[in-house]
Order: sequence, then structure tokens, then C-alpha cells
Amino acid sequence: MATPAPKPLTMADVARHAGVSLATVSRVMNGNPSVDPALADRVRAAVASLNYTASPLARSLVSGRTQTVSVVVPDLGNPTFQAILRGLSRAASRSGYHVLVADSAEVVEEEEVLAVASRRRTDGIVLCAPRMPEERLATLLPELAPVVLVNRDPRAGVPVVAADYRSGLTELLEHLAALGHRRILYLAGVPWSASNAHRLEAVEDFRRANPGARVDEVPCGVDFDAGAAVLDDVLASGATAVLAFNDLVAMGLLSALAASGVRVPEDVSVAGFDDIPFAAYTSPPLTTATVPAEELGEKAWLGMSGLIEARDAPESVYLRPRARIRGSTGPAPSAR
Amino acid sequence: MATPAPKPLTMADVARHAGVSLATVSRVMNGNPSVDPALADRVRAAVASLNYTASPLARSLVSGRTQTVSVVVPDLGNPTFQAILRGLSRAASRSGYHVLVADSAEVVEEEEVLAVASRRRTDGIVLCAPRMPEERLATLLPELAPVVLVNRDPRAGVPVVAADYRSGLTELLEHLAALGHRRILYLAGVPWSASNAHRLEAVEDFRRANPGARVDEVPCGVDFDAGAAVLDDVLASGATAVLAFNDLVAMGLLSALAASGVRVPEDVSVAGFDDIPFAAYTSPPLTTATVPAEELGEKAWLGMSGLIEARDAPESVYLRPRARIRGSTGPAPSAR
DNA sequence: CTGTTAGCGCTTTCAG
DNA sequence: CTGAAAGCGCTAACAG
Repeated sequence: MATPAPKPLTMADVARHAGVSLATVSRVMNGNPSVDPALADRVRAAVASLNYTASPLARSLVSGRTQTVSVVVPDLGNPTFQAILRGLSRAASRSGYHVLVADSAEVVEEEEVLAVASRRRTDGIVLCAPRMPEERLATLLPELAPVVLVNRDPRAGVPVVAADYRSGLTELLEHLAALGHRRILYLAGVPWSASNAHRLEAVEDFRRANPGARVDEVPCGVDFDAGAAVLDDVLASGATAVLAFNDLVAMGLLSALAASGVRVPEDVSVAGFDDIPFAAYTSPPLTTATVPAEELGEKAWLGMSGLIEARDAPESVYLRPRARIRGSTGPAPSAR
Repeated sequence: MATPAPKPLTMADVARHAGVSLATVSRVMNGNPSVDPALADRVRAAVASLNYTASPLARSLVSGRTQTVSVVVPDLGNPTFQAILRGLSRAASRSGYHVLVADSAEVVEEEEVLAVASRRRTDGIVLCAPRMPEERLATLLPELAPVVLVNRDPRAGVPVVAADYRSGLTELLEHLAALGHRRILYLAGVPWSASNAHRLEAVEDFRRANPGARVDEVPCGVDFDAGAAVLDDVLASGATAVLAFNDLVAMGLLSALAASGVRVPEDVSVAGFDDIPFAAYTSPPLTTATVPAEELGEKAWLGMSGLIEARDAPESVYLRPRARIRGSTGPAPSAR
């Protein structure tokens, strides 16, 4: 019963149907006011009766605009990027734009290839590539313009949308200090990522301001497994509180801790970062810093749309995470 | 310092540079063997030295293929759709395809508009529209072909990729029965969704097979809040076990239960559905049924790619969820 | 084997 | 105000 492919209509069909020229149809479809109302109506009628829609492809080819933007993320399985994509996608959609998404599967080389390939089919690209080395990024950028960077260090000419990880971690550190913790462990993420570097700055600030406290760093990954794998280091460190690189790591650690009978927060306090949707539902609920990832996505679209429309200057945006205190952090154990 | 937009090269530039005709460049770029190796090399050299890439837009216009597929989901914030998108995106990427994603924000009308608009820019569409009424879907389908449906009832001519919710729920129900539960509550999701209907069938099967047991249905939503909101109904029902529509609902209920001092599973057992990545990390860990959503995404791509290449017949795929028993379900309380 | 010539479906001068 | 005509950048006959 399947109709044998109702070959899509072209503008010529409409023109014929309405008894006007191609150009007139085009004008009407683009809302060009310089068309006789009577003719315009005839055209609209034809369009309606034929159920015609212009080929986006053809109009893109001539106009040079695709009404689409690319987004490249390292992992669609990461709640933070999911939220960014969601915010971006909904915002872009409101402006009639489409979103082409690419998941680089955490492979940096792939990231570059995808970005370039993806960008060629769209009007601009939002790049989430936290671990791409600065140099590569620098050479890549001209090829990608217009581009908005997410969670990278600021640079001339390219708007950046990022969370201020430094102040977020500072709040968390101070929260821990106020609870009496003097031995703190920071589970570092990807060493060469901007957000890790900023967290490290916060750690430095804190050390300077609290000479009596000690903060150690342990290299760690960025996901569940990484958090679970670092259990022994945590136990051996003698720290009374640990700051995980992100919520995923914290949750991995939390479950490893629970499995080995260590109580949280009685024996050790644990804090995450990002405030992903599930952070409130762990046991105990996770203390963390809220990163409004969805808003980052919206801001990224704002930046992108600014660049595309060449409206305003590409202004960078920094969102400030706030400490979100829940049950996984508590007073430092006195007896030690 | 920004280079003033290095207007992208065209094939004509390459042709000139290599001293050949447009057609020859095109042939070389498309790996057409009927080109003199010497010429071909000259062309390749020109392409390399100019760093030329063909315009995807132009080649799409003429070839009628965009190397892109659309995906429409009701909510990019839902872990199940996230996983589907991830699986699909990675699979498509391996075949050199791009993915255009649209989030309908749970608005059914929007779903149709997005699907149509989105589809026009791609070679096919994967539609996740669980709550779209059958009739609307039926009229929409011809306009969208080729299309792969996710989690919908089978139909002629359109491949469907779905989880077998019925057998999944049956396993869960039997697990509960084996634990001695005789009063069970099912928190129903969207009434007119196929997956809800199938769960209801499982409930029916179970009632027939277990006349001594009682299963009641309570209408409910599909997210955290819906699960939390249904707390009073759960308490009032006198049920010793509740089957949530999905993990999100189960988690919402879990936290509401915890907040009101009801112990899980001692006082009441709770099971979810989907086995989202966080289900293992709730407290207690959530008993659920595993839906391999990422695999659904991969299969969806397989189906899509089959349709596009007109290779194999569009065979539907049904993945079978398995009960994943964790700590949130336990023996029915004896005293009641 | 290679170049010339039509278009793909639409926008946009440029005349009338 | 409207139509004819020239492309956008590329592919695919169709001749040589």
C-alpha cells in the first residue's frame, strides 16, 4: 500500500500551479513585500494546496546559511554534556535552528576530524573539547569559525562559555574547613584540562589561606570507575574529606566506600562537583557545587547566534557554581 | 589578527591549480577509477596543497544524499533517550554519517513539526515519540520515510526497534511474587504509550496466573517528581511492593519514602524499569529491568542504514529486558 | 580517458 | 511590481 515515493515538489510546480514566475514564488515564500497582494495570495494558495515546502538544501547552497549549528562533545554519556546539549538544543530550536551533534568518544584526534567535518555542514560550531591541547585548538579555531568554546580558557576573538570552577571549588574547600577538616584529598581529573587547572588554583589559594590544613592531590579519572578505583588511595591517605573531580567520581567513590564499610560522612566526607540530576539521590545525598550546565548550553547558543547574526560582540560568559551542601559532608572525626 | 574569512575553495580552484577540468577533479575525489594515474596524482596534489574539501551542501543537492540522519526525542534530559542517542550517534559516525538531533520537550505537536522539518535536511529519521497517537503517527509516517520507530508497536513497512516491556515487567512481577508479595502497585506512565500498554498486558498475565495476588494501577508520570508525588497513594494503598513505570519514577518515590521514614525494602519493596546508569547507586540500590538503550540506538542505526542503502528488508528488533535484582526489593513484610 | 554541458532547487540581480 | 537569466558548488551524462 506504500505510495511509491511522492517525489517532492519543486518551486517550479508551485509557479506553474499559480501561474506566476519562479521568482515570484520565491519572493512570496521569503516574505518579500514587493509582491502584489493578489498574486501573493494565489501563490500562498498554491503552496498550501500542494503542501509545498522549499528544499532547505537548495536554499542553503545559494544563501550560504544552513540554519544549523554543530556541537561536539567528548561523551554523550556524561550528564554535564547531556545538559549542555539539551540547553543548547532547546534554545537553538526556539530560534528556528537545528543541531548537528557529534560524540568524539573521548578521542582527541577524532574530536578534530569530527569538528571540521561537522562544521562544514553548518553555520557554526560549539566545541566542548576540554582535553584538546591548546596548540591544536589554536590551529583548529580559524578553520571552525564561527565557534563558541565551552569550558576552556578565554582567548582573543572567540567567545567562551564556562563555569568558574575555581570559585566553586573554593566554596567547597571552605565548607570543609569550617567543618574542621584539616586533611583533605583532591581527586584530580584530566591534568591538562582547563577546569582541572582552575580547581588546582583554588587548592593553592586555600593552602595559602589555611597553613594549618593540608590538601593532597591524587590523580584520578572522570567517571564512576575512576572514583571506585581510587578507594585504597583514599583510605591510605588518612584524609578526613575528599573532593572528587566531579559527581561521577564522587559517586563511584561513595559506592566503593559503602562496600568496604566506611561510613560517610562519619568516617570521611565526600564532595562532588557539577550537581548532576542524580547527585541529590545518592546515599547520603551528595554535597557538590552546582554547575548550571543547561544554562551553559543556552549561553553557548546565545553566543553562537550572536556570531552568526554578527550582532553583538562575542562576549564570554562565566557562570559561578555554588556549593550545594547535602549529607555526604559532615564534621571532621575528632578521634584520629 | 583574525584572517578575514578565507572564502572556501571551490572545485574550480583545484581544477585550475591542477590544470584539468572540473569533471576530472570530481572523478578523482569520488575515487572513480577511470582517471589516468598521473592526472589523478596531480589532482590529489592540488587538493592537498590547497587543503580543499568539497562542499557537502553542493554535493548533497545534486546527489540527493546528505549523509545525515535525524533523531527526534521527547526529552534529552531522560537517561533512556540519552543512551539511545549515544548508541545511535556512535554507530552512525562509524559509517560516516552525521546526526541531527531534535528535542520536542515532550510536546506532541512540536514533535510532528520538528520531525518534518528535521527530516527534510537528512536522509532519514529515527523517531522516538512514545506518546504520539497512532493516527497522527500513521499520517505522518509517509512524509518521513525512510523512518525507524523506537519503542512503538510494530506496523507494516516500518522497522521498529523496541524493548519488550511486557516480558521485562513479567520477570519483575514474578520476582515480587516469589518474595511473597500479594499486594502490588503499578505506577502507570503515559496511558496511551505502547510501552505502558505492554506493561499492562504483563500485569494482566500476572493476575491470571496468580489469582491470589492483587495488582492495582495508579496513574503517574514518568519522572522524579511524579514518583515523589505519588507517595501518599502508595502509602494508602497498603501494597507491600510497587513497580514504578521507570527508574526515574522509582527514584523519586524512593526519596519521598526515605523522607517519610518508610524503610525500603523492609516496609515496602520498590522496583524501577530501564536500569539507567544511576540505578545501581541509589540507596538501596534499585531493583529494575535492564533496557539496553544504547543498543537500541545502535539497532536503530542499523535499521536506518539498511533503509537508506536499501540493502536488507527492514526487520524490526525487540530487545528483551532482564530483571536486575538489587537491594530495593525484599521479602514481603509478614505482619500486615 | 577527459572535457563540455546540463542541471540539482532555490535566490537574486537586472531589465522591463 | 514581475519575469528572465545567471549562478551557488558539485555530479553525471554525453561527446570526443
